[in-house]
Parts: sequence; C-alpha cells; structure tokens
Amino acid sequence: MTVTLADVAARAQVSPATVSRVLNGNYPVAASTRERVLKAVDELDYVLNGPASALAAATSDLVGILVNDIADPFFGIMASAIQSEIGGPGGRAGGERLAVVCNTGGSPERELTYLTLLQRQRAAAVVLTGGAIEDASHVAAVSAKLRKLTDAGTRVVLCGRPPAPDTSAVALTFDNRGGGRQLTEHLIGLGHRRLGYIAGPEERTTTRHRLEGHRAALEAAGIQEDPRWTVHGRYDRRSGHEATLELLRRDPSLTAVVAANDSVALGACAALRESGLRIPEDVSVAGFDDLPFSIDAVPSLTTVRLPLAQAGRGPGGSPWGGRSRRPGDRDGAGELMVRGSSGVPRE
Amino acid sequence: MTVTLADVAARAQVSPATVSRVLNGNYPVAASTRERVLKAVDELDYVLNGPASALAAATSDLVGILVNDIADPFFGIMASAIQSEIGGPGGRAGGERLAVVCNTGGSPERELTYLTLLQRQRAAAVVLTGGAIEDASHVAAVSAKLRKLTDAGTRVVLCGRPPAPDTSAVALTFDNRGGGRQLTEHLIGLGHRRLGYIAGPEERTTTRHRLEGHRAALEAAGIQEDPRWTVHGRYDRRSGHEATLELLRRDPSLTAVVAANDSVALGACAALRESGLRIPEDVSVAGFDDLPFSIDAVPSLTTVRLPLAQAGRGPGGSPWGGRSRRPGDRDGAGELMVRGSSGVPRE
DNA sequence: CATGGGATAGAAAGCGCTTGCTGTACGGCT
DNA sequence: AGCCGTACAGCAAGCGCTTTCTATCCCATG
Repeated sequence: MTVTLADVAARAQVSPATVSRVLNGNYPVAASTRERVLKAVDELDYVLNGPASALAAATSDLVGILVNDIADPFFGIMASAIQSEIGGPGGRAGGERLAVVCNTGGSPERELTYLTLLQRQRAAAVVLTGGAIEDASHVAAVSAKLRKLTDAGTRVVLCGRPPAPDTSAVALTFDNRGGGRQLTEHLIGLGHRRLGYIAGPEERTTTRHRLEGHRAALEAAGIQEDPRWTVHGRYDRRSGHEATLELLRRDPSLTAVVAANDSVALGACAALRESGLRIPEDVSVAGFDDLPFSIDAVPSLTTVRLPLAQAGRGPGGSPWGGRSRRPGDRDGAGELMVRGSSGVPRE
Repeated sequence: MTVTLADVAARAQVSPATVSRVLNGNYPVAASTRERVLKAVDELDYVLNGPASALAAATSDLVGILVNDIADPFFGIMASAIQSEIGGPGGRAGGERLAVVCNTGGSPERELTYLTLLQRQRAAAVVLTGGAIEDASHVAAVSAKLRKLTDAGTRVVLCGRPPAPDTSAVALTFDNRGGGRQLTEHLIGLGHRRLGYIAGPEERTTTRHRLEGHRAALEAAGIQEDPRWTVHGRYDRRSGHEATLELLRRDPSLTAVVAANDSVALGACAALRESGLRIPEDVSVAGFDDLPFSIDAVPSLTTVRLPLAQAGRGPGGSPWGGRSRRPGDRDGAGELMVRGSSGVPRE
C-alpha cells in the first residue's frame, strides 16, 4: 500500500541504508547513486514515515508552542514570531521543523496534558508563552515536567513567562511590572488621583506583575489605593466591559481606568461611552500590549508596547542557540505609547 | 535512561503486551493486574513513546490545522473553535488528540510542506482553513496531496475553503459571496453610488468571492463599476490604510469604502480620518468577519458576521463524524451587522 | 607490484510499541 | 469425572527507519 524506504531502495537498486543516507545527507554518497535514489523517490512519490524515523533516530523535528488563548492576537503574534524564528517550513534554518501551536485555553490541566503529549512525541523543543498560573502544586508539576523534558533532550523556552528554577529552560520575559508602572506614572503625571484597575485573572504572573507595577507607581506618588478600585476579570473585551461597569458603580468619581490589556481596554471604552462618559475628557483609559487594533480605536489607545515580535529571538540572538539565560540579560522592556485615550482629568 | 514499556512490565511482573493493553484499554485485563500495571506506570513516571506507538499501530493522534496567518484573529478564532470541537486535551471526545495549528503564512510552498510534514507524521486528520490560492498548478498539487492523505486514512476537512473535487475531504464553506453582496446592497440602499473596494490578495478564493458578491450587488442596482474603484492588498490593517489613500487619490468623490475584512476596514478608517473625512458623514466604511474588536471601533463597524465559531462543527454535526458533504448542505451564511460606520451619503 | 587508505555501499541489529496467535487455568456443563 | 468455553496473559513477529560495523573497490604510494 504505502511506499517504504525498501521500495525506493529496490527501485534504485541500492540498499535501504543508502536511501536513508541520501535522504538525510549526513554521509557520503556518490553523486550518481544519489541521483538514482532521488529519481526513485520522486517516481514512487515516497514520503518518509515520521514516526519510524523518530523512533529509529530517537529524535523528532516537532516544536510545540503552548499558548493560553489562540484566539487572542497577543498569542497569535507571538506564536507567529516564534515560528518564523525557529524556521518552520520555508523558514531559514536547517531542516524542517514542524512548529505547532497548542492552545491550552489557560487551563492548567490542558497545559500539563500538552506537555505530556509533546513529551510523548519526543519534541525537539517546547515554548511556553504567556503568564504562568501561580498555583503552587501546578507550578511544581510543570517544573517537574519541564525538567523531564530537558533531561530527555528537549529544548525548553519560556517566553513572557517567569524562569523556571532548577531547569535548563531558557527564559525571555517581558517587563510587565515596569510597563505597568510607566503607564500609571503617566496617568498620575497627567493629574489623575483616582484610578480604577481592571486586572486579569488572579493567580497569573502576568496579571500580578502588571498590577504590582501599577501599585508601585501609586505608592511612589503617595496615592493611597482604595481596594474598590481593583477588579479582576478575564483578558477579553467582555470582561473589560463588565468590570468597568462594576468600577463605575463602586466609585463614579474615577478619572482613569487602567486595563490589563488592550482588549479589556476596548471593552472598558465601550462601557464608559455607554455610561455617557467621554474619553479622555471624563475618564482616561489605558491598555497594555499595543496590539495592532489599538491604534485604530477612537480615541487611539494609550498603552505599553511589548516586543512581541522579538519573542522568538532570545537574549542576544536566538534561544535555539543553546545558551541559557545569564544574569545580565534584561527583560523585554515595554515602551509607553501615549495616545488619545489618556488626558488631563476633569476638574 | 528513559523508561520503556518493558521497564514497566518488569516492575509490574507482567509482559510488555499486558502493559500495552492496559494503556490502550481495548483488551480485557484483570482488574488486579491492571492496577499493578498502573501503579508501576505511576511509580516509574512512564510516558509512552509516541513515535514507537504510532509506528507499531500505524496511526497517530495528531490533528493538523493549517491557517494562513496565525496572528490574524480570524484564524485564531476558527482554530480555537476547531480545536475545542475535535476535543483536544481536556476536550470532550475519546482519546487525546494533539491538535496543532500550522501557520502557512499564506505561502503555497509552506502549505504543501506542512501537508507533507503532516503526512509524514501520519496525522489522524488535517483541517485546511481560509481561502485557497487559485493557482492551477498549486491547486493540483494540493489536491493530489489531499487525495494521498485521505487514501492513507487521514481525515481531511476544508473549512472556509472551497471543496476539493476528487477528494473525500469534507468541506464547510462560508458564504462569502452572499455576505459581500448583502453588504454592498446595504450601502446601495443607503444611497451610495460610488463605492471603493479594497480587496484582499488576488488569486485567493475568499478575495474573489467577496469581490464577486460586491459586484453582483452593484450590477443588480445598475451601477456601472469604475475599475479605479478596486484596489488589491493584503488582509491587514496597513494594507487597508495604504489602499484607502490610493482610492482617495484615484477618486476623491467616493462615498463608501468596502474592505476585504475588518482589519483592513480599520486601516481604512484611519486613513480616512487622517484625510480629514468623517465616518460615516463623508464616507461610509464596511468590513467583513465581525471580529471582536469591530464593535469597539468608533464608529463601530458595519460588517458581516461569519459563523467562525461553528467552524469546527460540520454540516449537521461534526465533520469528524465521517460523512462527506452532501448536495443539500448550505454554506455557513453571513449575517449583516449594520452599525455606525455606514450611513447615508452626503449630498 | 604489493599495500595502505579513502570513499562508498551493504548487512544487520535494533528503536519501543502493538497485536495475532498461542497457551493456561478455572468454572460450569453433561 | 471429563470436556469445553471463557478470561486472561505471554510470545514473538513485525512496523519502517537509522546507524554501527564490515566489506569492497580503486587509486595513490613505497
């Protein structure tokens, strides 16, 4: 039924070993022989059996990219960057790696399941993106898994996620804390004193870091934070909408709303407008990530740009180079983008 | 080094065959034995070797989802829907399928390469999403590949992409033509007579169908189309921005701009505004897809909603059910969403 | 002319798992 | 008591490829 190496070998009048060598090109084969083999491959329309090859060679060319939400452009952009960096099909680098993205949906179980699945497949590399869940037992489970993966020779890269101690995983983090701080400092500089904050899901490193940055800025400015000013939600538009309404209910005198990310900010804008408030005259709004659509919001969104597109590139080059994070490495810094949605508060 | 089935067998004092059967659960094993095996698996922290298993069983649980641009929410949402439908880890259905999404970046070569890669892996299924490239030789190559895949037992699903003749591939298409037509009819109904159209890349089925719908509406209304009114570009915001400027240059009297999709429409809005034009007072704008951010644009975008989230579900249920498209099956219809960006033309 | 060596090609031993077929034991049946 | 069906468990033969080791062949050397 299906064509095998042996069939090709027979047709080309050589041994299977030779065919394998031609295909892998890591052993001298006479030009004439090679040609004959290639011709046979072509005529027979032969396709290597991946599993068999992986089994025999004890390696595979699978690279898994884990994302929290594939429908979120934040991850889409990052995945895209990573993929082009590791040189998927058509990409630059040697050999064709099958870069695949796995959608965990933010679920700890799925994250673990995917890691196991990738471990099963003896993946060449695994990239975990986005914030990690801060549940002790889950963190431990993931760390254990990662350790096993690296032990088995799988390269592990953490992208926008805190380093995993006791692991040889390369980590490229984003400076969420610094970005959050800059953003809030900007708002404070404008004169805001009562700022609402729509945080992401609790127990997520990203959520926590951004919130910490925000609070650090408040504290530095001597502003006493009111617990009512913080609401937790999901990282999506709806959540931003609902949370804003809640915020407004709790304290109608807020003059600014800082959102966990741009999608949330968009939802916040909608809610504000529906409530009859103008942006930024009545309330300023700020997002995070600077996704492509943010500049087109009206008013355009003040936000923090993260170097998502550089996600694939490690500190000082490609993380695929093999080096591990060194003490001197800096986080991917955020860049404050001041736009129309933030302004001087009323009064 | 790594734990194998044999290790588990030894530890549980049974034969490898028994361990395999416990793990696959398709053969009677005494409860006590099963328990012993499971315990050993647990203690040894055994992980099945995917390639070996796939080789021996001649099947795998890989499901590949090909998308044109993973950074585009359009595909992200669709991929997400498909993934949850086929029951990836944590999903409903039996067994754990490793659903992976492969980013072709719209390149024909990459598309083919990924298909080969998936064929190599003996994927259980592959889903191709989004518009296809209308190059005869490429279409032929893809068809041949798909035929080979289905012959090898891989289920092939076409999602938002025209059916492939001579293939047992299941196809779920979106009614791009009808949607495009509705949209333009709406604009015409409002009184527009000079409509610019920003099309997607040429040679894409999606692009062509939407454009055809647009033209059908024009024709039905007896409007003679001016060739200057159509510009081709990419499916992204920047492209929309540039194309709009071009359109304005060609004919400043346009009263409406119809975009290939929502991202393009957003870019168009920006360009219009920069040119000092108000939306919709001076120029109406329409998008396509109804992505989440479209409702938050200001003014909110008039667009066509596609049942992306149903993408995973086939005609009358899941395409995984195995039935093939039947003549009576309808395309996924688009729903016109009239919002703020379209209005009565000036004059 | 004998010989060492470089360049190729082949033989064969797995890689770790699945599964058809072959035991073996036990309970119920006549 | 003898027989057979049922319920498990094990044997062993691959699945299709990679790779080490070995066998050739041919040419340059001494």
